[in-house]
Amino acid sequence: MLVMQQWIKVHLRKLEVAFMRYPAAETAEKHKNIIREASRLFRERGFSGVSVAEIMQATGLTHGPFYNHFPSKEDLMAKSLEHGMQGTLAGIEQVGNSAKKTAEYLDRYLSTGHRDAPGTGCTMAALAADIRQQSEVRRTFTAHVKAAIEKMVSSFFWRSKRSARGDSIRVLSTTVGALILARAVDDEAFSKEILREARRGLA
Amino acid sequence: MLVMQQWIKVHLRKLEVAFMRYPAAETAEKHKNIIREASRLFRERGFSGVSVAEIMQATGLTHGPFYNHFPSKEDLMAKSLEHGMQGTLAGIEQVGNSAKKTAEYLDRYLSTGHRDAPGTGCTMAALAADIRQQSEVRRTFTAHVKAAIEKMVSSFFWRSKRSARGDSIRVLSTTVGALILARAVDDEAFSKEILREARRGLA
DNA sequence: CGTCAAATATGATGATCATCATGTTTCGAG
DNA sequence: CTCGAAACATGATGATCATCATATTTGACG
Repeated sequence: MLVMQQWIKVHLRKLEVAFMRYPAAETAEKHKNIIREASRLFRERGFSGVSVAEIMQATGLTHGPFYNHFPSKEDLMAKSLEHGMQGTLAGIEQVGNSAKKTAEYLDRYLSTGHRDAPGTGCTMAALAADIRQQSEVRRTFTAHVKAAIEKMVSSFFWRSKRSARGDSIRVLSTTVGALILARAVDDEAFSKEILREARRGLA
Repeated sequence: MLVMQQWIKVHLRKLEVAFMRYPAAETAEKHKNIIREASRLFRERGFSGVSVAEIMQATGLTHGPFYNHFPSKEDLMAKSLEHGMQGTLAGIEQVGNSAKKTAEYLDRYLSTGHRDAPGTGCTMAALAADIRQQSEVRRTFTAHVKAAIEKMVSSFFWRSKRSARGDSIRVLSTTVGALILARAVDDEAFSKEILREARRGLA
């Protein structure tokens, strides 16, 4: 019995902790940094606009160790989406049913500041159009859009509870669409007009 | 004087008609086909998702003559946007202030048919997020989004003329955002829900 | 304190791609 | 009917990129 326990213990350690002779804490930190930088760069320039080597360089490493951290670029894309959406979901949660905070959230979302900082902004607006084929990336994205809608339903201020889900979908569609258009457009006044008018149509 | 006129005539012919020893009509037709196929493929897979060679092959040519028709891929991107937007603008124009036709237009825009046929659908929804850097592409896109808004103001049915421009911007933001999200998402029921709820929020 | 697997760096490799080079075909103008 | 420039095809070229190969470094464990 003791022998059995010992055997299990050893093999679990192998599977879970996965022995890291470099300082485990620092390695985990680097791993997170890669995801963080990837998430920022992908949001700024799209999945195909950023190379693996560039992401690694942004975290202070060379391209070599990438495949010690992730099995493929696509896997990193999924993990980056995950990371970016965590921020968005946390932001929605903080609204906490307050009418004032809901209005402030929408003001911020449709601000020129958000428009000009896609790297730290909404992942859905930045990358929704980059999701094209069937893949882990698409599954991850879908799950998080659903989660965002559900969190909006429960955390935003809504006049009627009955229509909150439909309203959430409409607010998300409008804000994502307006932000994408405002970013695409080359005319500052027109871009601001899009943000302003979209904002005016919301609660 | 006669000499002068002759000189001008010859040079104008060089500049405008640009001498084509292959049948001029057929060459012009091929030129248009390249733009048509590019417009379709770009909308389906994004600018970076389609190669010049693939576009040429789709029109029944090899990659060679591409640079007899266009100076660069980026130039073709701009011309493709132009082409795609012509269709969108023509569609908006046909609405002609009728409430019924406005509703039908929105039904069609937010249909699963449109969602599943990006290659022949709205250029803004398909490519807005692909417009990133400063370029001819971005200028072209901006001009056509402005034109779309203006045509919506004058051709859609609006309750109040005073708010028509703001309403147009809101409708465009909502429909573009909903279509992008409905396309990105991996769950048919959820995707349909996005289209349905976005539609419900519009006139 | 020596061992060894994971982490790192440098440097391939093979694919894809935009663009260019070169030779061939076409047909209206002279 | 010949000539030549534009349109075409085939086939470089050089860049970029994801991924792999190899050798070196690291430090927790025995």
